[in-house]
Amino acid sequence: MQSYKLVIVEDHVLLSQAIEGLVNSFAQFEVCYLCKNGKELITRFKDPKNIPDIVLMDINMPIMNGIETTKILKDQYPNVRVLALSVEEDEETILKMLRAGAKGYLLKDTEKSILENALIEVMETGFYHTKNVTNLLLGSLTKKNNPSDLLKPRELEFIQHACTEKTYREIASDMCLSPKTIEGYRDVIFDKLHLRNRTGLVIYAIKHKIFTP
Amino acid sequence: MQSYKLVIVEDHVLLSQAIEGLVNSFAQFEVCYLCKNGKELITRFKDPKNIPDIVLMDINMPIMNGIETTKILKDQYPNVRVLALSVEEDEETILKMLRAGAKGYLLKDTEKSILENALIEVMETGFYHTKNVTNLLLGSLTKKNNPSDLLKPRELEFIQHACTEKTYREIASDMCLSPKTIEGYRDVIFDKLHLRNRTGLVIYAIKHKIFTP
DNA sequence: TTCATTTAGGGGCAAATACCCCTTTTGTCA
DNA sequence: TGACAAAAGGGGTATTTGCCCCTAAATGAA
Repeated sequence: MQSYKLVIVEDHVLLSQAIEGLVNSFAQFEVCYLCKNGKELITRFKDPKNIPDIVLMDINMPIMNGIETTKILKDQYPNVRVLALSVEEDEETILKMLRAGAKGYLLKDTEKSILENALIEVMETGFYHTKNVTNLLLGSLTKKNNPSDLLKPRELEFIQHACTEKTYREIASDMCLSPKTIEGYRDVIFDKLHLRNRTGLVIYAIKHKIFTP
Repeated sequence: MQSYKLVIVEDHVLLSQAIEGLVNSFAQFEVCYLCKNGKELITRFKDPKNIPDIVLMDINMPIMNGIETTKILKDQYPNVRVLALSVEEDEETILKMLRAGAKGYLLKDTEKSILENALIEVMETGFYHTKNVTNLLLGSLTKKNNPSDLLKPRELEFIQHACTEKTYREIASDMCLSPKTIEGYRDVIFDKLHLRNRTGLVIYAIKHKIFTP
C-alpha cells in the first residue's frame, strides 16, 4: 500500500520540522516538503509533481494566511484536502477556516495519535471533526451568527479609526463625513454591541479581531 | 559518553511531542518527560530523579508561564539550565526571560540543527545567544529601559481598570481612592507616555502587554 | 410603485474626560 | 534628621463624549 503525500504549511521552521518527523513516523503518510506560508505553497503547486494528497495548514502566517490559502486551494486544486492545525480556539476563526474549505480542524493541543487518526479519516472518509468542532458547527446553525456580522462595512471602517487617539471630529474629517454622522455610527454600534463607551469598543474590536493593535 | 537529560515544558501537546522526537534524534540528548506548564514541572521536581540537566521552556503557558517558572528554577534549582523556546519576538519579553535566568533564547522559527547547536552550547559553555539576541542585549544597555518601567505599581493597577468600560469615578470607587487621585494617575501617565486620551492608553497597554484583552 | 432599509446629517444637553493649577501626608534612605 | 520621592487629594474649565430627539436622500426589493 502506497503512502499519501503530505505538505506542511507553517511559518515556524522548527515546528514544521518537528511535525515533519512526527508525520513521517506514521505508516501511511510521507512529507514531501515544507512551506513557510501560503504564497510559497501556491508557487510550488505550479509544478504538478508538487501537488500532494493532503496539506497540514497553520492559520496564522505572514504574507498569506491559512484561510486565504485554503480558499485558493478549494478553487484551483479541489482534490487536495486541507487539515487545519492551529492554536486558535475562537469560534470565528474555526468557522472561517471550515467555510474556506478545510476538511477538519485540529488544535495544536492534541495527542499525536489523534493527528494520525485525523489524517487517516480525512483521506478515507473526507473529513474529520472533534466533538468540540462538531458542537461548534451545530451551535453556529442555531445562534444567529457572530456579532461582527451585525456590523456594516462602513461601521467596521469607523471602528478602525475609533481604535486610535483621534477624536470623533478628526475621524469624521479622515472619513470625509460630518461629525454628526460619525456620532451616529457610534451610537448604533454601542446599541448593537451593548457598549457604554469608546474604551469598551476598543476592547471589543480587539477581542473580535476587527482591529489588531 | 552519556547523554544529557532534557525536559520539555510546552502547553500544546502535539508540539511538545513533535519536539520530543526531534530532540531524541540528537545524539547527546534524551527527553525524560513532557510538561504542560510550569506548575507541573515544579511538582515533578519534588522527586530528585525527575531533575534534568536542561529544560526547553515555552513562554506563553496557562497557569504558570515560562518567566515565572524560570525564576523559580533559578532560585531553587540553579543547576538546571533553561533554554527558552518561543514565538515571542518583542524585546520586553525576551529581556524578561533572560533576566529571569534563561541561558538562551530561541525563536520557534529556526532550523533544527540550530536547536541542536544551542542545546550543546548551553551545556558546554553555559549559554547560547543568536546575533539578534546579542544585539538586543547591547541595545538594552544604552537605551534607557523599556517604557513600562516608568510606570509605578499603582499606575499599572490603574491601567488595568482603565482598560474597561468603567468611568474614572467607578475606577476610583473600585480602588478605594478619590476620583481626583485617579485623574491624577491618568494625567501623569498621559504625560509620561505622550498620550492624548484613554483610547490611546488602552492600545498602549495592550501593545506593551500591560493589559491582555 | 410603494415601502423599507441604508446612509448621511442635525440640535440639544448632561455627563465624562482632559488639562491646567495646587496641598498634605507618608515613607525611606543617606 | 533633612531631603526627596511617592501616594493621595482638591479647584476650575474647556472639550469631548454619550444619549436622546428628528430629517432627507438614495437604494433596493416586492
